[in-house]
Amino acid sequence: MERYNFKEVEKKWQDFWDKNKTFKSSIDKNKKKFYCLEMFPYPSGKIHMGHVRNYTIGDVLARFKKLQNFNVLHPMGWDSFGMPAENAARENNLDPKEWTEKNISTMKTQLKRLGLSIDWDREISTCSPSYYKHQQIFFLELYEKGLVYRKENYVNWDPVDQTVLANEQVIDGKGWRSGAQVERKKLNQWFFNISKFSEQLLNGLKILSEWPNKVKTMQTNWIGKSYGAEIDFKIEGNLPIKSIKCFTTRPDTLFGLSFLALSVDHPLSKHFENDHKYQKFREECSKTGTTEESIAQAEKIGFKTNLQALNPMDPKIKVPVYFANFVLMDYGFGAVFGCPAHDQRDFEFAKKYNLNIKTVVRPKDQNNTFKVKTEAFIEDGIMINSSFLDGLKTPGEAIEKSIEHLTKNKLGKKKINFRLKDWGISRQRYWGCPIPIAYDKNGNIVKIPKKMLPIKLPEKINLNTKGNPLDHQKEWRKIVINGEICTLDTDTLDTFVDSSWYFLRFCSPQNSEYGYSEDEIKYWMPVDQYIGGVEHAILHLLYSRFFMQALSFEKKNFISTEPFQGLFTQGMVCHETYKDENNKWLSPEEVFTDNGKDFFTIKDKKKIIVGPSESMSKSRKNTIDPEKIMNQYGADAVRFFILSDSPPEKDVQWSEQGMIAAYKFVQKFWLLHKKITEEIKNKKRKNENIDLTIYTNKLIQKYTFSLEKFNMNVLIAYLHETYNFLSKEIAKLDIKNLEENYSKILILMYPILPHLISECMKDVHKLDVVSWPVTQKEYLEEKFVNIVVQINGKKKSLIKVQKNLSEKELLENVKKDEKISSFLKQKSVFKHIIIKNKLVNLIVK
RNA sequence: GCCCUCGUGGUGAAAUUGGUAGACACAAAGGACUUAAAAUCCUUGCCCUUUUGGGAGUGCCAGUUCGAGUCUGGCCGAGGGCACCA
Repeated sequence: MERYNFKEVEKKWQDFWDKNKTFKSSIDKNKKKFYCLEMFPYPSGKIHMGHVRNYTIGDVLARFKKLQNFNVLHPMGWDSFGMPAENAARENNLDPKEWTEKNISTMKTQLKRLGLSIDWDREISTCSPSYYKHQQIFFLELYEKGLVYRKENYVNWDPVDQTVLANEQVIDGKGWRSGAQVERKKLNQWFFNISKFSEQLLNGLKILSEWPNKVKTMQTNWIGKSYGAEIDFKIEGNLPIKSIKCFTTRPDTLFGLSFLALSVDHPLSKHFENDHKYQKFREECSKTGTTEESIAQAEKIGFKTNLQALNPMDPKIKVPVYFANFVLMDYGFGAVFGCPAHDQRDFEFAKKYNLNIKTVVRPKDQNNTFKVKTEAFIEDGIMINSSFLDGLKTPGEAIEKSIEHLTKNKLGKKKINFRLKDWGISRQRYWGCPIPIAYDKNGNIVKIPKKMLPIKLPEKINLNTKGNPLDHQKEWRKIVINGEICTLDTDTLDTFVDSSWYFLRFCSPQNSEYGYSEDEIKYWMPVDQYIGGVEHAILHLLYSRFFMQALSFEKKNFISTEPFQGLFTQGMVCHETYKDENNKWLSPEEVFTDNGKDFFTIKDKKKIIVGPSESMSKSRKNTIDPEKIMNQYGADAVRFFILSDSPPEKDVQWSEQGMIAAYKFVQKFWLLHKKITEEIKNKKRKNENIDLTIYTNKLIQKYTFSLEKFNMNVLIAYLHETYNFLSKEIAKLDIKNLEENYSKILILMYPILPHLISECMKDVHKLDVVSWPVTQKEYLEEKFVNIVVQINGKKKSLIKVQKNLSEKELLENVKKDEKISSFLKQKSVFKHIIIKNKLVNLIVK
């Protein structure tokens, strides 16, 4: 029989979809829309298995929704600004633009080869001026709204490469490229005022019922809302300072105050800059603070000033003021009050500097003589030694009462503090969106007029310079604005800005006037289902949510300010790792095995070490090239396999065996299909096969249910099961109702195996409109049902009886059952539980 | 340290949400076909029993329930996130 030629068939249908623009989408108000979006890729060169998984999941959903008669928007684009292009260009003396465009073209071909139902007319690329023009307009709009500002901030500075490094580019305190010790440097940077929306970003999470809780929790923690008080501490000493503001979540413990601690970046530190000892202390502080581990293990150290702070609860009590290494300037007011008895960190500090430790909270089961000795008591308790707070429960009552007191006496007030910091968006890099700002000869900020946008990146420039290559583009930097010669800003925007609004651009990618069109946005937004890796749980997703807030600030542009109604985070694709005797990584292509246990190098048959399965990465060499696999087994088989082994939200283990099994399924299904179509051609068919109709209806029900729940691995199991069922049933010839049921089954399979099924459907389908099948209730259940018979809750037997029997009839049937009757000898049933058409539980003694 | 998630056969996993645990697949062992191999198909899978059967069993210990993989509490283990956050 004819073998299924996937190469020919897949090419044929891909060309067909292309030519007919099958997946082109436009507004149709008579239909419900469905915006299905997968995180767009960075064009690094070739697609990897992670892309295959991500885009297959999305494609199955998009095709399913289309069959359900939704108007589906399923676009694709390129997150094409970023450092890899610049680095690759620098190393190989190429142009980043050419490098990027070549990669895009390769990867686009590969994605088409996977058979994705993408509307390619909406393709966008963030490095194209027609995209970043609008980003520059947004930047200026946000600037006008006061949501963008410039300030001096500390950055990681690589003194060799003369550039700012992101936190993740600093490894063990050294620059990842140069290996130089990274310095802290103050630089003028642009910021988005994301913290202005802390409350909205936090509240927005509450309505996102279709987001994983994990992601919502991570964002909640990241935003970090805490309730407390700001307190003014009066200061005495030889400096012209009257008070210091502190933020605290525990104003109830004020009576336990024993010191004040300030950040070394606190404005007050300017009074100590000439103090030799202070300089030394500050140096000491800056030594720690690069790696996480050193921070955690760093000893709490302080520098005692000659200032004294008065306890607002009792001004007669005066405590010393320190600078301390554990206080951060960018949280709260860069100043904390220390209550050693009820904060472990304060406790350690007090022990080291011999400060007073006054207990003000006791455990509920202790009396008022309780004293903190070896560690701070931080649990809930009862207030003691605290004047008017004594006897109150804390936290709770005591915090409320203390804030009330502070407010009444104008010593402080209630304060809500957020951990979320403003988003620094300046990058000293070439391959990014230029910031549409210039400076006049006095250094004043000048906005670039909208007419002059986009400010395009200069092309084919020398990248082998120290620092930002744009700094060296003297001619490019010159710009005349309103007759005045100005100089362009040379920073480019963080590439996270590019991806913070691309989902809006997809709605109207050709609008040259503005980043999006309102009528299109109103129809398509929000994204109904967003699919991508969990690694973007915070940054990208939070920034996108911020962008929606910022764009609609004072303007109310959007029906919902939440961009992504549904979010799905898929797991990674993993593979075993291999190392040779020299501890060098080996790729799967360099090794072989005869028994699945012992692995050897192909080259010289040397035994190798098999490591744990880890996510595919070039550095571990455990990658499998999708293109190679597609050439070998076809796109449908790859799609089938990548969904088959694990639920999509979990990591999946790549297995050659599993891939082969998927390939075999495609092949054997084609053979079965040929048998079935032969049978369909037979006009004499006269036997109604009720089992087939029942099976099909049950399948439609559970298959749709699992698909909507994203349990795509289960769909694959159902397809195997269906194959097994059909190949048995087809042996019973002359099936009258074959065509009707088989065509429904084919539609179910189509989202996963679009090429194969398109080819099959042309042999079978006579319907004009192909749409997702619905169940016929009358066939959902058989006339007979299997009843589980339990004795004392344990399954003892299974009986087949007519559906909807009365309890009495059912019990009669149960007693007739041999197994059960033998159990019931010498025993008496004193109770029975009956679940209709399902179960009988006999309680016996 | 704090927060979150997850523990089911040799492996990846199902279980329609409290009602037949292990669907489906991979791997293994045995068998059929074949001169042989490949391919394909069938059987097996913990313990006791020759079989018919019976028993235990979803990380561990309790609890709720007629009935728990599923709910509650505690413990153990694995993974992930955050981390001097006042």
